[in-house]
Amino acid sequence: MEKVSRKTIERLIIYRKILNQLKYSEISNIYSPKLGDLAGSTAAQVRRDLMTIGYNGTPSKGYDVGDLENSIGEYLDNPQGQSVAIIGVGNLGSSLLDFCYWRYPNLSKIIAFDIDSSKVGTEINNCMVYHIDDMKKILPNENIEVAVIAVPEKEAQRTCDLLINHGIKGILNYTPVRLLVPDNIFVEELDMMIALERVSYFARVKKI
Amino acid sequence: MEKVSRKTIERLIIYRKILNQLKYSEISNIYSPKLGDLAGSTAAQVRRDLMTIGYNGTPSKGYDVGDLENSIGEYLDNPQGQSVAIIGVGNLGSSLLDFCYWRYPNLSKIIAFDIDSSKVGTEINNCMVYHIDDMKKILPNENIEVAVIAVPEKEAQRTCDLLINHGIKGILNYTPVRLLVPDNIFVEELDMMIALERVSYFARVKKI
DNA sequence: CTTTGTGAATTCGTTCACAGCA
DNA sequence: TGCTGTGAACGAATTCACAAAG
Repeated sequence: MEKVSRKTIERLIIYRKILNQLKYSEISNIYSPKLGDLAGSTAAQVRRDLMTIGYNGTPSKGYDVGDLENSIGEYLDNPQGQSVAIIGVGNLGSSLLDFCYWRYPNLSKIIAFDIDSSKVGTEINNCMVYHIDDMKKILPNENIEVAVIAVPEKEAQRTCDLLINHGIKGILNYTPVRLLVPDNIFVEELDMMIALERVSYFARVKKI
Repeated sequence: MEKVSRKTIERLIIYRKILNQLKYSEISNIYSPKLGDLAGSTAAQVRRDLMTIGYNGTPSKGYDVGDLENSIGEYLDNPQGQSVAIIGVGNLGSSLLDFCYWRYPNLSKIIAFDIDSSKVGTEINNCMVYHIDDMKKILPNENIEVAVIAVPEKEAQRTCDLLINHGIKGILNYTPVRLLVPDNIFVEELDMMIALERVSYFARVKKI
């Protein structure tokens, strides 16, 4: 991969989702000002982003919804698909599983893990729940390189270390713990209370 | 408020949390390289950020943990405190309530709303659960200007409109719906599946 | 006309590098 | 020494503005 900025990638993911929704609304083409608007961005930004992945529209028709969705997919997605492990099926893990009915083209398979024997062996929204001790076997078998940590705070770092031992390369961390990882591992921190503090500030100080 | 960038504010929130944890570890002072490290940032960035809020350390002692925590608080927090409403006590809303036992200095009071009569009237982690129809009374009464939307997708926009009618200024949106709001309202989108897609990409393409 | 694609200009954010200090 | 505070340099990201196209 060459020289596409992180910000651009993040926006492409959003564009794709919007295009996917537009497709189901039978909308076949869209102009940059409208797409920018829907994505919380600007027309110029949209055109710039699409330029970096080499996608071309036309002045008369703008961008073809389905075609652009596919092109972004080709750019972003692992052609082999990407399975994901969700560690911890408490409230948080369960709510994530609730969203999985949405068809996300890239996320081919989602597998859950927990230690609670009343959950292990059950199926939630088509996702099997396995015991954490089975990660060792299942993660490499299914070629899973992405995991969500939704375990209690105290288990966070230990779970993280375990995941990395079993070949995980990217982690979505919902616990309030800042994980220590080697720097070839990608971690996205999603501390819910920190997010609340952000909103609390910006709600008050409207000038961003 | 003058000229502090959004990025700086976001980092200050993280610094504060780290300082709070250090305080409980009986650590009384810290240098910028260490704080930068813990916050996933750099020494220069930390010094620059603290400069913008006018906080001063000393070359010999670095920054005083407790004092800096307080100064960041004075800068970020609403002196009147900030109450928060959580709309929807399903899996997602419940997991948020699970995190509330953490003492966050700014978030003085958290109130939950749902339509499920089996939940209304109960108390979860010290948060009362009210019926959504009571928002009209309670939101202005408690001076709540920040809300979390954790309702089913189909209710998201309607809930959002309702909140804005009742004086909400900032919204944390966990649903996959992109909310339409007037531009004096601050919205933070926290679509979990989008977050997963990001990690999925960056886990594979390590070069950020 | 209104749109795209894009070089150029601009704004924004980060890092450098060093004087001054304990 | 090893730190802080900060002007200056740098680099990244966004926006401008316009030629080309239907």
